[in-house]
Parts: sequence; C-alpha cells; structure tokens
Amino acid sequence: MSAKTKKQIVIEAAAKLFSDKGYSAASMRELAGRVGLEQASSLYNHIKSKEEALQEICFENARKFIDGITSIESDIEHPTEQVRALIELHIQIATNDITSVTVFNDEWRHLSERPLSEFLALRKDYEERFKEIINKGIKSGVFKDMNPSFALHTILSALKWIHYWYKPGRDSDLENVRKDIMLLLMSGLRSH
Amino acid sequence: MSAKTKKQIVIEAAAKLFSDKGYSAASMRELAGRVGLEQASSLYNHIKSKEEALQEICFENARKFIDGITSIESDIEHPTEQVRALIELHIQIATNDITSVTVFNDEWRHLSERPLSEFLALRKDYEERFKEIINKGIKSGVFKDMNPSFALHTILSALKWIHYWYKPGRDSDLENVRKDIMLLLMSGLRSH
DNA sequence: CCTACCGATCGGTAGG
DNA sequence: CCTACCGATCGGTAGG
Repeated sequence: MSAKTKKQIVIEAAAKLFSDKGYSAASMRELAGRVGLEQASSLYNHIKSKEEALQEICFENARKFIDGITSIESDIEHPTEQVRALIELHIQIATNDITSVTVFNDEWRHLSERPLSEFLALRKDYEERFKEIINKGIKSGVFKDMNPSFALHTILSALKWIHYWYKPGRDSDLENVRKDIMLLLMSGLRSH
Repeated sequence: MSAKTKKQIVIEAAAKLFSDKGYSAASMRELAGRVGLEQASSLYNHIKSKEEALQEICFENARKFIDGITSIESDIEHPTEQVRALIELHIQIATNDITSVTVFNDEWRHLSERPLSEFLALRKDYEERFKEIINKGIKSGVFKDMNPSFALHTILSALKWIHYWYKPGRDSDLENVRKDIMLLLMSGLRSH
C-alpha cells in the first residue's frame, strides 16, 4: 500500500543488524550508518530506544504465528493437514519476513522484564496449541505414539535452519526444501 | 583424574555465562563474581582475554564432534546405524557437556577473524562427512530420495533443542527423549 | 588476588 | 537531522 515509513525502515534494518551481530553487539551507531544517518542520535526521532526496536520485531512476529495457527485451527480439520500447514507457515514466515530471524534467534531474551514475560506468554500459547494438534493426531492413531512435547520441540527446532539458509537468490531451491522437510518430518510423525 | 584447574573452572563458568547472556552481553565483572573473585582483573591470571575463553570452548567442542564422527566412520558400517550413532553423539554431548551450548548456540560467531575461519573449517569438515553418510544411505536405497544437504540441516537443527531443555534433574526423561527423537528422525529418513 | 586506573565505546539527551 | 555532550560500563594493564 503506502510507502514504508522511516520508522519501518529503521526497524527492518535493526532486525537485520540484530541478526548479524546479536542484539548486544549491535550498536546504534552502526544502525544509523545502515539507514543513511550520520549520527546515532538522529535515530531517536524515529524510535524511542534500542529496546523499542527489539520489542516491535518480537511482537510483530509473534502475532504472525498466533494468527497463522488460529486460521489453521478453524479452517483445517485433520491433524495431519494441520501440522502440514504449520510447517508451511514456518517456512513462509522464515523466507518472506526479514525481521523474523530475530524472533527465531535468541534475541528475544534481551527484552526487559515486562515485555519478556508477555513475549514468553505468547510463545507458550502458540506451543501449547501446536502441541494439542500433535496430541490429537497421536490419540487418533494417525501419528506415532510419542511424547507430544518432544515431538513439538524437535519439529520447531528442525524448522529453524531455513531462515539461516534462505537468501532471496535461493527461491529456485525453496520448493525442493519445502518438499524434503515435509517428507522428513511428516513421515517421521505419521504412523503409517 | 586430577582436580580441575582454576582455568578450567573459569572457562566452564564462562561457557555458562555466554550461554545465559550471550557473549557480548556477558561481562568479565560478572564472570569474576561467578567464580568467587571480587575483581575482574583477577581473571587475567587464568585466561589471557575474554576471547581466549570463547576460543577454548568452541575448539574443545568442535574436537569432540570430529573425534566422534571419526570413530563412527571406522567402527560402524551401515549408514542407518551410522546416523543413529551420530544422533546419539549429539544427544550425549548436549547433555554431558555444560560448555557445549556455546558452540550449539551462535556464540562462535563472536570469534575474531582467524579463529573464526578455523572454526568454520572444522564445522564444514564435520558437516561434509555427516552429509556423505546420508548420501551413501540415499544411494543404496535405505534412505528416502531427498537432497542430502537439506536432510543434514534438518537433522542437525532438530537436535539443537536438547541442550536448551536439558537440566541435570531431567535425567529420568532423557531415555524417553532419546527414543522419540530417534523414532521421529530415523523413520523420517528411512525409506521403508 | 587486589588496588587503582585507563582509553574506548556504549545508549541516550538537550538544544537548535 | 546534526552538534555537542554525558554518565555508565566495558575489556584490559601496571604494579605489588
């Protein structure tokens, strides 16, 4: 729609910088340089603080995952197809959203107390709902009999490498990645 | 064997601290406090610099993985059993070695240029050998036909959650974790 | 192992 | 958006 605001530009550059260097090693002076500002102090016309940038990144992406799983719960019926759609959701966010790395990474741990506990609550909510889908599949016999929490962690962790690997030029490989990850994880999960 | 040297104590505490806060956010003053020293300057009687601690942690663990895969290549014959042993190796290192987190994590990226390129060369070597085992399995038909590099990344990434989850009190769950991870990943990989 | 200290860099503010 | 600046904290050294 409308052009990106300077604030959005700053926040996307911050996400890239946090991902490159880690939140603590990323300096506001380097961030300024990356968005074409000579002085770090100029950044404060667009964002309140370094942590505000981190918060926006973390919560914007948390919302994407929550929205995604909400649609999947209501639009899709069978656990097998629901898990398939969740894997698609992770791949899609990792490859479409340059800011998502920061959430996938451990940078969220640098949030201060209040936003940190809110972020962890959102993550917990997402994980519980994902786990419940796995659990339904196990109970109905379409998934192997395993601890749903262990299966959840293994799948979520397995999906993390994509955003490290993905660069815009790799779109041609993306369809193959999707197919092989799906094959490996879904046949790992399914009982037949 | 012999008691831990103070240097070893410092390095293990550094590994824990780097894992808790990230390398950049970890201060030498806090590290001093954790090993019972009042002054950060006292640390420099045991280690040369903050980065020396990081180097020791990264290279010691890289060596464990290289040694592990070397044994597996020579002692075990079939790709299926080799991959099974490699998964065991990762679980064992993640749960036995408190310093290993720093390598699993992204903290190695804070190494300076020379040690960083050496570390990446070791990691590359390990990954190539792991991939070759997967490739043999695919060629001989015991594994599904998939891109061996994608399968490698997915498996390595899937194994990373264990060390975040593992705490000494959780030994009772460890056998179940091992079983379920093995079930999910090996049946994801195998063609029959 | 501590005391004393240093230059560098950090996130951020005041004011225009 | 820049100039000028600040207090805090950093990793590390000298010397005993």
